[in-house]
Amino acid sequence: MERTMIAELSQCIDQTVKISGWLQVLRDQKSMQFLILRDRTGLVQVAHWKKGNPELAELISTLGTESALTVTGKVVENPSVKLGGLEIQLETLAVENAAEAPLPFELTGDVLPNVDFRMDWRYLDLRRPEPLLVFKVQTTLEKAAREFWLQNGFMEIHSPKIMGTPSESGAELFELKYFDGKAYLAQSPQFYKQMGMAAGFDRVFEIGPVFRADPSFTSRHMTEFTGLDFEMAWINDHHDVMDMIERWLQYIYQAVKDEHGEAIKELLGVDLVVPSLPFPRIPMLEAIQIVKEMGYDLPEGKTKDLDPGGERTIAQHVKEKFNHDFVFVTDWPITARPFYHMRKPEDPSLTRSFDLLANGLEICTGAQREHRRAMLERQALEMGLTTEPIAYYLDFFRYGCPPHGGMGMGLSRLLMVLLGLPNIREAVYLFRGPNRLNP
RNA sequence: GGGGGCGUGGUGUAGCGGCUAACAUGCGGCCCUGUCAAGGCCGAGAUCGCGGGUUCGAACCCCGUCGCUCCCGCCA
Repeated sequence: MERTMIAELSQCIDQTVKISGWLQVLRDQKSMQFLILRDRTGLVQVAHWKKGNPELAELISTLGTESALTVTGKVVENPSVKLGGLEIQLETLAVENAAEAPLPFELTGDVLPNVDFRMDWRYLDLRRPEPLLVFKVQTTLEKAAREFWLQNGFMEIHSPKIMGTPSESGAELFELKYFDGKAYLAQSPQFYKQMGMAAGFDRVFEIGPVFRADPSFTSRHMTEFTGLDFEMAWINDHHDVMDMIERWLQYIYQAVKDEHGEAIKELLGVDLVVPSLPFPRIPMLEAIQIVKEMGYDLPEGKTKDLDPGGERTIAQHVKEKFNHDFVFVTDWPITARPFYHMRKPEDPSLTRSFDLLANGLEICTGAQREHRRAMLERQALEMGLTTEPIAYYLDFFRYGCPPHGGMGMGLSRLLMVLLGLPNIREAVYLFRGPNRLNP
């Protein structure tokens, strides 16, 4: 017999079906047993008259919750059953894998253990409907992201994660042994995306792992995460990149809302709002003024960009003034940006760059890149870099590289914002941080 | 790297100088004509993170240490 998913049972009234899932609750009474079974699609009640099969009844009595079971039985309508008005009258039951009792924690309890404990037992934690929904949403999100990119002329690339030379600053790089020498884990596909521009691919994207050796202990940092990156050629300036991002995000939000809007509201209490276009864009200097006028004191030394408190303040301003959850903070000073961001021709102390804040959280950084080799080299030297380690990168710009720009976004940060999750650990399958390497 | 908060049965909490350390939930047993957040009764389960100190007396105060967590720095 084929397995039936629980969500489809209402179409199987009076049929005998096979259901596989986990025993969420067992109500073991004098004459009857009720088993609440859960699969990826929902819950169903299975009823068993003990008299009909005393041997089976005895077996059921020994079952621990969360045991993996396969049952067969007839689906019957029963209005008095609060769970969907139907139940399965048990015929056979196979214990595929009994669960030890007690469980490390109660999956359906009113209160949850702290995040760290749940990370130790992540596979049990993931059985709960909320985490399950997070990853259903992630799947839809990635599908929509790809769809949009493919519809808009982007090609998917997969760049190497093992690198021979530290790119960019090198400060947050994981070093590893590589045969007799050493190598580094990529902390961004940045240079390789840009190589795609030099290669004439026009538009590329990558969804892949990114490694940061940052000893950061916050609710929004990880040492390994999935980056959503794209790069596009023949642009006029960074506004072309922002135009693309906001259309792309709108498309993603719409897809997630269509597919999961109701479940998100029900389980997470979030009413997903598809963002309107265009997103507000505020130059950094203006943002600093606004934040000051709102009475927020930037910390000493923060005269050229915003700290997280400032970011939350500007987000609040945007929410009040434009009723928008997103804001691009643009035209960052060169001191706060890497050497490859293009400078503004009319003010070389500023860059053609932006960060995207979503509900005050930084989820994305982008810019037009400097594609003129001489200029790029000069900027690298100015920022105190030596050109030798980036020689390969600089070479990309020797034989006809078009003007281009792009962005990088953290997948889990986007999920956090989308679903209103308080901690990035809830938005990632398995968390990696300075003190977390297992499971 | 800097700072704050928290470590008490499996889990979540209460207790904050003088108790046999309390409650909820889970777990085990018994009872219950169909339960459905099931219910009722009984029971097991904690040397209060670890080490030192103060005190007649420490889960409680002090110091150290470890773990977790959040904020800042940095970033996605």
